[in-house]
Amino acid sequence: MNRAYDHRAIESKAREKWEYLNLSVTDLSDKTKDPYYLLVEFPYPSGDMHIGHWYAFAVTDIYARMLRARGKNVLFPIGFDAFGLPAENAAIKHGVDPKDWTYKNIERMRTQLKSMGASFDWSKEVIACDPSYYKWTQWLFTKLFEQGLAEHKEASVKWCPKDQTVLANEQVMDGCCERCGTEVEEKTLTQWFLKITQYAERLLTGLNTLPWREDIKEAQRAWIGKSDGATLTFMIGDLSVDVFTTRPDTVFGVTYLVLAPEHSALENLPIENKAEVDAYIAKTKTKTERERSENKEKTGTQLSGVMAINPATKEEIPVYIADYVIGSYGTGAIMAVPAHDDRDLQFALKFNLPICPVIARAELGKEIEDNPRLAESLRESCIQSGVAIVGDGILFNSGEHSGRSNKVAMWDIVDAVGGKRTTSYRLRDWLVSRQRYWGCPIPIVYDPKGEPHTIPPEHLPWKLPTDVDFTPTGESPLASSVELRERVTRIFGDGWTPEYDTLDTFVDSSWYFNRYLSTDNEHSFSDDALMKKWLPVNRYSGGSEHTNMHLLYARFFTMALYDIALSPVEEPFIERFNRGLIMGPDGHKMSKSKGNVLNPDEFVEKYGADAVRVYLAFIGPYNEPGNYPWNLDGVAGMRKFLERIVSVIERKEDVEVSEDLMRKLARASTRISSDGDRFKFNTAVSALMILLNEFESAPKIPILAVRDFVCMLAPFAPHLAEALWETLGQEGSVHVAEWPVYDPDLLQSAVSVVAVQVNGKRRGVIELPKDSSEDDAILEAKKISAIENALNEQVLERVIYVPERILNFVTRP
RNA sequence: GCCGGGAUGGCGGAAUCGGUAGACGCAAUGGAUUCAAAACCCAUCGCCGCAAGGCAUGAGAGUUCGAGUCUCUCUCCCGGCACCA
Repeated sequence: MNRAYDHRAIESKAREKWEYLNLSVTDLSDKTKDPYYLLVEFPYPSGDMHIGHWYAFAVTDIYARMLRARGKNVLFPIGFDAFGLPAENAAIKHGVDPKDWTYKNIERMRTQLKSMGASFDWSKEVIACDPSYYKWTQWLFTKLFEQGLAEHKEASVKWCPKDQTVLANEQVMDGCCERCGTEVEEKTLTQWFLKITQYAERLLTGLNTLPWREDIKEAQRAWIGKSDGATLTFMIGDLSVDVFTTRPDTVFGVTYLVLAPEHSALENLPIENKAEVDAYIAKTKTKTERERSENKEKTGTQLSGVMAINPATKEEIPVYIADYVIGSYGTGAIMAVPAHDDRDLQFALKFNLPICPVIARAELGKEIEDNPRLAESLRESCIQSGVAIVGDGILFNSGEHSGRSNKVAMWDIVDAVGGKRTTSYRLRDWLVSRQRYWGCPIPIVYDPKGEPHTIPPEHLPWKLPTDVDFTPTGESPLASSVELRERVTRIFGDGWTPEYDTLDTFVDSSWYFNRYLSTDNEHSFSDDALMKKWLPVNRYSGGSEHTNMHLLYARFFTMALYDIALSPVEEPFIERFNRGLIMGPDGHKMSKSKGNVLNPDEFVEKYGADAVRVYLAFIGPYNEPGNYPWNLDGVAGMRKFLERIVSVIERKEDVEVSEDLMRKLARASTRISSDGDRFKFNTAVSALMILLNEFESAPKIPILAVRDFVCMLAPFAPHLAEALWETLGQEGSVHVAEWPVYDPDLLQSAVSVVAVQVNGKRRGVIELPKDSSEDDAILEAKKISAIENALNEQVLERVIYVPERILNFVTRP
């Protein structure tokens, strides 16, 4: 390695200089420049930075630096999402205080983040577990409570037996805990929920206004899961049971009713039916096991003697309970149409229930009128194939609606049976209470009657007690705190009790980007005027794993705050970029068990932070969430690139910049800017490399040209660029120098290179003065023998000439 | 199963509007240098072919003077949802 490039000395010196010049502190009130809020997801302080952290922060930093050079007032803040399970687990395992563990890690991560040369504004640092921050998490929770958006209710919830806490729906992946991978259990518990479902429609329509990648928007749409349909009422004696259906047009084909085993109507049934329900529940395995089982064989039990009336046909139909009906979706009950729904058909075949088709394909024409035979043949085909008849057609066996298109008749049928239009969402309310210690205490106390009350603002922050036994028991650790109980009695009186659960850490991170604007504010969670100026966030860079968690929660929070005039915007983030994943050298995801985990520190030590930054920028497009294998030789290659730059700069001479070189600089400058705007740092680096190749082959290297080159290099390799800036005898820091811009005319080249084709196949290339006519081009092209020969043999039919691009001779033999 | 995104050399990738496919880098090969090696430097580097030339962007068709790019059919890979009525 080139000893002239001592990256250790260069990097520490540059960092000292930036610190001294106070370069990355943003004046939020500055009126002279355009504000640009560049946000990157704040990290959990796990203690060791891996390559993923580098990829997240170092590459986003390139853009922050580039925008500053281009004259923007860039807010590029950092903080720590510092509540969470690892701290508590460390406490249980090693007996350390979770707070000490967390703050020690934060200290370490600060050093590491600085070692990347990341230009974060540390003066605006936010730490989620600090009382000065969680005071406002609590205050916002009380605001949501006042709006009726926070609710203490009993519900069937997911429980992680390993972490000994409940989880939000979003935190269950394939039936397992998102954190630890343990299979989750289902429990009925009274928990705190934030009513995100009230915002389902707005979360959905809001997506249409956002310029996000389609895959991110689609994932959120699927998670919200909107279905338009109708609620129809079925009578069971005097008892009415509502069902939700997207196919009310098939109601004449309903042959039985199914309720979820936990359906509330079951409580009003005779004792012998309740026994049937209990027996069924006991027989079936726990719900999660059922959900995960490969074998999706349907189970169910008929409620003996219980009959419902089909509101369309007025016929009696049997009533079943079955767990293929989900209690928490729709109304928890369905009307079963085995002829037109695969799941109902499976169930009907198993329990030998009638199958009654009511829609036939329109092509069948007159045959549809002959319905006894048609019904029989369609029923037969369902039984044979096990596949229901889906899709649209003509109704039959549907009373006065027979003969009509099912789509057209659908809402008339709803009216006829006294139903109403309904929309259902797959999204469930966000379960935010956790039976864990290291989280934000829920700012709630219960009066002697057990009614919840918010803790008044003068008692916020509602401090996390320290006299707590962390050992997980399934009970909230805060329940062991004497201090907390005494505090509640002291402030609220005898018989009042604390809430012992803490908040999901996703609540902490749902609003942190507001806090960066006013970190020291003791009177407000943010600052009105600055929020108006800086929000929404211009660009948010993060990981795709947060698409249906953090990104959804933060949108919900912002909308809820907007509705009570606490946020000036409804959508928090304009642009969103999900970065890709850095894989191990073997192309697999890095994991300790595979032994393919790379420690970035080794590479930084050996090749320097700049080489690692440039490598990560160059590895692939940052705007596409692909998987990029870490190439061990790749970093060395980038080191070589930087060394070549050092050598070239040594050759600088005080000569004039030729027009040709000026054009090349101009082209590189526009290219790098526009690639940066699209987060395509790979091609931006390539533009720098092309420029370097140009310098290397030039007989003389003008000092002004390399000066501009160093400016363009600065966002990518900030430390080296700073050192070279000094070598060039420039004043101040390269990072306050303006981005080089050139006369736009330079982007037009004087000569154009035109490809010559015969029938679309390339036969040669000609160089023409710019603005040459078609005749000039043809004349020039005919000098190429291959063209001449081809044209002599064939009849010229037409000529296509696209100036500066292509000249195509179209011939006929 | 449904929805979304993809597929380009040995590898990562480039081609911004339908106009010279393979930029830039890695790896590889040959040379130069060296006592020797590493590093550095020069050259080659999609496939077939001595060459002329032909064939090439997952497969097949289509539109077009011209298709990696547009349309249709299919295959495979990645991601999301999944007993959501």
